[in-house]
Amino acid sequence: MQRPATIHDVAAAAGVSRQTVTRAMNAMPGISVDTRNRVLAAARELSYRPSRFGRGLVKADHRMLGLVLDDLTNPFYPQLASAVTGAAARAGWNVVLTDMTHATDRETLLGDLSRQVDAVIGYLGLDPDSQARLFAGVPVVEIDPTRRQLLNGAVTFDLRPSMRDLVRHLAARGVRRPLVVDQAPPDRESGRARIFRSELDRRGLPCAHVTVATGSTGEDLAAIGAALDRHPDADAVLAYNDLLAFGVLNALRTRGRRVPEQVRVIGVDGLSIGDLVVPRLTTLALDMADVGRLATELVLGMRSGQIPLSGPAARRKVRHRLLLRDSA
Amino acid sequence: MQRPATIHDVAAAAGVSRQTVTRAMNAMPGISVDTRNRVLAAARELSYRPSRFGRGLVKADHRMLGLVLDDLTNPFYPQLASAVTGAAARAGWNVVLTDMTHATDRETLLGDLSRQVDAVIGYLGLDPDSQARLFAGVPVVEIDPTRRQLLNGAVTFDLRPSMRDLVRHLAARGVRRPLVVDQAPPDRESGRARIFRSELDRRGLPCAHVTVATGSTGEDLAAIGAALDRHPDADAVLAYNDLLAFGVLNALRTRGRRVPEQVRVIGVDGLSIGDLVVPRLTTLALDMADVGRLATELVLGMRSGQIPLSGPAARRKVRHRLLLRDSA
DNA sequence: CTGAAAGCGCTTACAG
DNA sequence: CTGAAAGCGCTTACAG
Repeated sequence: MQRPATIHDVAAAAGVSRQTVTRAMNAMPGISVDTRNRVLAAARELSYRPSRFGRGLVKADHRMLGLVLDDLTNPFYPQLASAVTGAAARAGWNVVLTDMTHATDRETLLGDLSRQVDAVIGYLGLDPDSQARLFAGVPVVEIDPTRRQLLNGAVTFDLRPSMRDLVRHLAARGVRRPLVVDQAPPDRESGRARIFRSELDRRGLPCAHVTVATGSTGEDLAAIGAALDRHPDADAVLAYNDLLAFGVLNALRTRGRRVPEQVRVIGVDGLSIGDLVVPRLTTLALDMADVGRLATELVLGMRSGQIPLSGPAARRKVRHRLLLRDSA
Repeated sequence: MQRPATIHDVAAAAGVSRQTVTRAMNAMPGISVDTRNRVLAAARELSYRPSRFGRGLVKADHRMLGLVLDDLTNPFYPQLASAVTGAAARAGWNVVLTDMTHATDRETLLGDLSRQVDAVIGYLGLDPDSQARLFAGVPVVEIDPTRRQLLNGAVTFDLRPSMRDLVRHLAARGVRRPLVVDQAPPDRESGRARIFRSELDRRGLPCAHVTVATGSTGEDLAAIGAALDRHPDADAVLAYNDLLAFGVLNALRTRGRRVPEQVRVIGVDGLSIGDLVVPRLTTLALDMADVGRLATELVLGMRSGQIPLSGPAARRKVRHRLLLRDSA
């Protein structure tokens, strides 16, 4: 591949100076129609595209947003990506997508990203020291960070109000023996599951708890099936997220148990595909368009100096809400 | 937001020259440990990050890949995005994601993208003139382009062999009245549906054909339901893609028709979520990891000059294959 | 081990 | 309407 044409080549070919080329390429005033056409013709002839580096060095408004996600095969993340790219595009920003799923070296990958972008949104999953070092001076908005102490901006999720609504709903339907199907390291409990349990307890509904490792679909299904067999009298299953809830629906179907008549099933996320399965999945839904929009506004505000890079002013909260469909 | 620190500021703060800062920042040899530490300390103090523009102007290896997708809420596209970002990351490339779903002005958006990246993969959907103009000199690999004449590189899909396998399978199961649920403009037929029909015809299995507009999930479901009601004797439904097939499963369930005993249902794509629904979806599956890897290798090879920017050497073909699960 | 000089490809004043 | 000069922030030879 030969050396790309530069502004110098175009100027020479058109017989003009370099800044006349600039004027023609950027549709600036103060250039005759003839000259402009001649320059544009030369540019086309040479397949000239202005270098983003030359331009970036001299123009101030850089608009490259890094988006760090965990696993694009869980539809939750694409829905977030869709919302963020949409909001970013409306502001004239481009989005660099980084999927950390198969990253062997999180630090190196994110360090590399931090050099390519002007602001960052997403799930970083770094220890505080690394994060401070890699992203010093870069506006960062974390999505639903697990860490208590926030270094940066954040959009946090509030599951509890919707969970309260759900417990009320389940109690009214006569649920007595809820089972939580959690996603967490072995013998641990996720923050989500803790909220499930505390709200169920408040209503006098103690729950059983099982943990499913995130492995392949097949392994997850087997683990869910085994859990259901150990708790045959469960009359409601609260899943860590919609994807696991689909697995629960699947396992219940295989066992001939009717949903919602015999067992009620509830997920978390509000994936749009939950509307396509039968029975349609009842879920604690997040408005992902909202999350993406808030995160983008926040990080762009931080970038432009209207919002501080950390502290309460750099935080937004989004509530889940109970989306009653058919499964509960 | 104050002016970011430059290499000059760090040099002044550390009391060294600019290229000593370069040596320290880039872990180059020929610098004493003391000096390096002093420089790094000054850099940290000033939150210094080297400008990607300054560096890009002087270094040759730019690694920014544009990925143009249609609709991230169809899981097909995230699976492709996951494969491409994975392959790109292994080669040290970053990926700029552009979702064209809500783009009002395709040309402007893609023109902007073309200035930000060094190579492009995806669904461009431009007329040949615009494409040639906007992407002159940029390596481009289109995914499954509808156009006959290819301007650039391409990864094309070959549905026919798998369709042949499917027809054989359906015929052996006694299917007599297949129905194609297509996705296309009103009164049109998609390329996919044409292949369905021609392969069914070859086996003496004429099919009915209905078109479903891509609207909301609700509208799609209603249209599918209406189509099924107009063709109550259909004993197999071939859907344009997996997402529509999920809708078909849903509509059949609502109507109390058993799958696969009374009606067989087949999708196209091979989405992993097809393994989670009941019955698990039989589908003409694409190995998306393969597609993403081939497209990335192709476009990076074009970029490095080892593969021409167009012509037969810039094309790869990926076959669907029949993935028999439970629905057919 | 360290630094002075040159140059990457652009755009921004400024001068004519 | 057009061009000569300066400079953006970095790295690459090259010289000491």
